[in-house]
Amino acid sequence: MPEKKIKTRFAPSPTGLLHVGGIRTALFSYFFAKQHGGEFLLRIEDTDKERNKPEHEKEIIFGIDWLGLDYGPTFFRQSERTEVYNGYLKKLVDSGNAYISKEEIKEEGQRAEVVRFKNPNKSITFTDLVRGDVTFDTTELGDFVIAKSMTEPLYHLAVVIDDYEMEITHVVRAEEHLSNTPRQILIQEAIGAPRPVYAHLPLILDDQRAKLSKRKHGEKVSLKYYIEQGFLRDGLVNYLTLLGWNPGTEQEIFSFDELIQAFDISKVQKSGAIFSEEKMRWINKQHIGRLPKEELYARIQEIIGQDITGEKLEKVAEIVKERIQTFGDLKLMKEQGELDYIFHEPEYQKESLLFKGKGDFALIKTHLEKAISFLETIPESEFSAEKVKAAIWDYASEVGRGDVLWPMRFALSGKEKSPDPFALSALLGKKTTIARLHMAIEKVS
RNA sequence: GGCCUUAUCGUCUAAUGGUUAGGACGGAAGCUUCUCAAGCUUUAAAUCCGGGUUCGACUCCCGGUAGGGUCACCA
Repeated sequence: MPEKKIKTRFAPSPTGLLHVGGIRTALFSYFFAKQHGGEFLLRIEDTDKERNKPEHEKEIIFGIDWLGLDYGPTFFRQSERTEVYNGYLKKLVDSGNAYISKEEIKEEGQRAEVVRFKNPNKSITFTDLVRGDVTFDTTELGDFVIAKSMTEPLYHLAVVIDDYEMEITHVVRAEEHLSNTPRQILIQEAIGAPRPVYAHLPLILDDQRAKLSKRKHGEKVSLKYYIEQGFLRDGLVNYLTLLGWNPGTEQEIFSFDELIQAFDISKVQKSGAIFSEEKMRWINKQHIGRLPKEELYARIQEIIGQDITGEKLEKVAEIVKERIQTFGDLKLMKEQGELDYIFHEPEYQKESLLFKGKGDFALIKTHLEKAISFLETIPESEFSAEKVKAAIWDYASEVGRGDVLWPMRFALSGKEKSPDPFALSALLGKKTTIARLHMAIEKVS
C-alpha cells in the first residue's frame, strides 16, 4: 500500500497583519510537508467580505514569498469557491444535517434566517500530534451556524470542505483552533469526509504570557516589522522554529534546509512560549556570521553606500559584522555617525586625545610622531592590522599603551568608542592613516 | 463562569523512574590590545503546591493552585 502523499496548508484570513505566530504556523506546516516529500498549499480564508482587505492578502503573499515557502500552483481563495460550498450546503440541508433556522433578532444587522448544523450531540475524540488524544462533548456547541444563508457559507463549513477537496492530510494550526476542531469534525462526518490528522501548535506569548496580538503589541508582531529591522530570513526562521520546538540536541543554529531535515513535529512543545526579540537578535547575528561574503558585502553596501568597494569593503565588513545583530543596527550606526571615520576626516577637540583626560599635548605629539615613523617603514601594499600592530606594539608597551593607542585611535576615528587603531589603520590605508596622525599633531602643537 | 489545555533557571528548553537536574539567551565577574564590539573562562539562577504509586520520582496517578485558549450570523 503506497502511503498517501502528505499535504498541509497555511490558511490565514486577510483581516490583519501577517504576524510572527502565523509565520511559525506556516513554517511548521511547511517543514512537516517538505520533510515527508509532501505538498504545502496556501489558502486565503476570505469568506468574511466585510473584514477582508486586499492589502492584507498582498502582505501575506509577500511574506510567504519572502520566507521562501513554496506553495507551487496550489493557491486558493475561499471567496472564489462559494459555488462549491453552496453545493455542499444544499446537500447538508437536503439530507437533514443542516436546516434553515428562524432567528430571534437581538442585535442590529442580525438575519431573520440562518443555516444551522444539526448537532448529533456526541462525544468526539481526536488525536493531536502535539497533545495526544483530546475529547470534547459537542452537546454544548448546540446547533451552530454554518452559513448566513444558502449562498453565504461561513468559516467552519468552508474549511472542512476545502480540506476535504484539497486532500489535506495534516491540519497544522495554532492552539486557538483547538476548540473549533470538534465542530469541524462533525461537519466532516456529515459530508463524508475523512478526518485529517491534527496538530495544534502552542501560542506565542508576550512577556505577560498573553497571546501576542496586534491590538496590544502593534507592529512588533508583524513580519514586515522584522524585515524592516533588517533580520535575515534564516535568522528569523531559525528563531521562530526554536520557539516551541527543539531538536533534542544542543544545536541551535540551523539553516533553512537543515530545519526541513531536523524538524520533528512530535517534539513540539505543548505550552506557549514567550517571544524574545533579544534571543532572536542573537540568533540572527549567528546567521550574519555565516553569510557568504558576497551577500554580506552587498547588504553592507546597500546601507553604507555603493562607493565603498574592494579591499576597503572587506575591511569594513570585518569590523561591522561583529558589531551588529541585524542590518537595522548597521543602518542605525550609519545614521548616528558611528561610521563617519570611514568616509571623512574626523572632527574633534584636541582634549579628546588625552588618555583618560590626563597627560600633556607635548607627549602626545611625541608618541604620534613616533608612531608615524614606525608606520613609514611598512610598505603600502603590506599595510595590514597585524603589521601595524607589530610596528607599534613594543614602543606602546614600553611607554604606556593607553598613552599611545588612545590618541592614535582617536586621531583616526574621532570617536570615544571605535575599533582598535590597528584595524582602523588597515581600513584607512597608509596614506590616510598618516595624514590623520599629522592632523592630530597639528592640533596639539 | 462552562469546556479544552498547560506547568523545569528571568526567558527558550534538555533530561520519556536512577544525572552533582544539562544547554542557550540575558545577568554578574575575569581574561584578551587604549575605548567599544567580538571571543574565551568562571559564576548565580529552576523541577508550582499537596498527596499517593515505587527501593527510587522533573518524569506515573489523584487533588489543588496558577497560566493560557475558546465559548459570533469572525476566522
